[in-house]
Amino acid sequence: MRLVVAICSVDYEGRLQAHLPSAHRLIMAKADGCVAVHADNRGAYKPLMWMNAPNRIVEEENTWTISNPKGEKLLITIEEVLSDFSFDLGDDPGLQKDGVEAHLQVLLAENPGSIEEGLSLTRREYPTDIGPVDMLCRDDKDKAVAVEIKRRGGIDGVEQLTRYLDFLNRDPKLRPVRGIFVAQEITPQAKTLAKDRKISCVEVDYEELQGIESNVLRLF
Amino acid sequence: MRLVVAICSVDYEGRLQAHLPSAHRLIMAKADGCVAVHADNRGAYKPLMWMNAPNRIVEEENTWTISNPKGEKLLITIEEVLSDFSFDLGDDPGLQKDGVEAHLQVLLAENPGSIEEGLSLTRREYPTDIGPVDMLCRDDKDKAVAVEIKRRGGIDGVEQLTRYLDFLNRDPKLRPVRGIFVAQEITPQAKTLAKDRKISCVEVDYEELQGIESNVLRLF
DNA sequence: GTGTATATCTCGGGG
DNA sequence: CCCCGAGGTATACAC
Repeated sequence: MRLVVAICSVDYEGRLQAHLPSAHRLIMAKADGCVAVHADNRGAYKPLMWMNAPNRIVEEENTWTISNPKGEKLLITIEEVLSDFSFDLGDDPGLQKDGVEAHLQVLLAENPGSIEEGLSLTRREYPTDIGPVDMLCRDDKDKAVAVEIKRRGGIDGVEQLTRYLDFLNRDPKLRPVRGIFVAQEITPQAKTLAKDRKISCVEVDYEELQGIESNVLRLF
Repeated sequence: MRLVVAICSVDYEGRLQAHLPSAHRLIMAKADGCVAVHADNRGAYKPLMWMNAPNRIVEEENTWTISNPKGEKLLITIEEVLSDFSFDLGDDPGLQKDGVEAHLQVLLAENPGSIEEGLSLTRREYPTDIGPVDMLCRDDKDKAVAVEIKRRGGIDGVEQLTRYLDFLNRDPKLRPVRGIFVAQEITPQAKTLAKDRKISCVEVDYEELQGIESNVLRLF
């Protein structure tokens, strides 16, 4: 990795056009070919401009020209270099995550009753022509129920479930299928849309589910 | 901004839980309080872990504890510091963009006729129960027309417009409302879906629109 | 490669 | 402050 602190102006031309007037900035060039220009005053990690790998980097006297196969181009014009520093970080082992949608799915699949009293799982990732629905279940009256799970439930999730229901309801062996939209939080607009489509909404607590899970395990 | 190259392990607990085993990494602490941990081998600008401002940063002998008001926490455990370097970038003037959806909207709002002969604007960002539609217009027969604008038109844009039309068509003062899907490019699938929903598709040329605009300005 | 769904999405605007 | 939509979204995964 190479870190250059410099007074520079930057121009990007590609999916849009953007320009950065001259100022003090940090240029980060990673070993993988990714280049990013950072300022100090955004409250976030995102750089002002960047070019992700793969890139071709041409460094001249006081300009860097970074281009990629898609025809995007980043031009850094350097007025003054204040610091230029390189080092080798080696390979990173990468990170382990817990608490993403996949985990929520596992917990709910093992405790379908926490979504609705009497619900039982038929199959996870039940396939339809347009993709798999997260869970297909039967309710206490043995009617089919499609469940879509999100960490945060928004309008797009309701659309997704609607599409699945469309297709599932064409299957005579399943029909009629109703939908339940499950998430840790659901936005008001998503609730409005779901109600309009006769889809129920259920908000679940991830930590509570983990608790149920560990209680179940403790019994064995 | 402060840049620390160190052998460290990192733990994040917040919206999810994540862990990074010990390795060489770059820690970037911005003046605004944003902290990011970067590796060298991702092909993108995104850090392995981060905490965006506002943060409280507590630095001890060999641990950094970063926490925010939402209860998220980042713990950096440092085994060895290889470099520690601070500097002041000052305030960044920020960047100028051109070619995003907002500009396309402005240009089209000022030239609704370029979407369809005889179209006139009623209101931009016309509100519905599930969000605002980009433009509400009247056509040459004084019928209501909802226009959704995208830079690149995909299936989701058609879905969005469909939702708006659903709700707009419940308003007796507007009904019947038809839809026009406008974008610089529209994917074949989106065109197919739009056709199925009786929504027209219009592809517009951004540069040409800018030309029309500057011609209009030149008349005054 | 294209299309689809996720993301600690990030970021900006409007109520 | 939250809610919502756009993004140079990026990224992983299925077909």
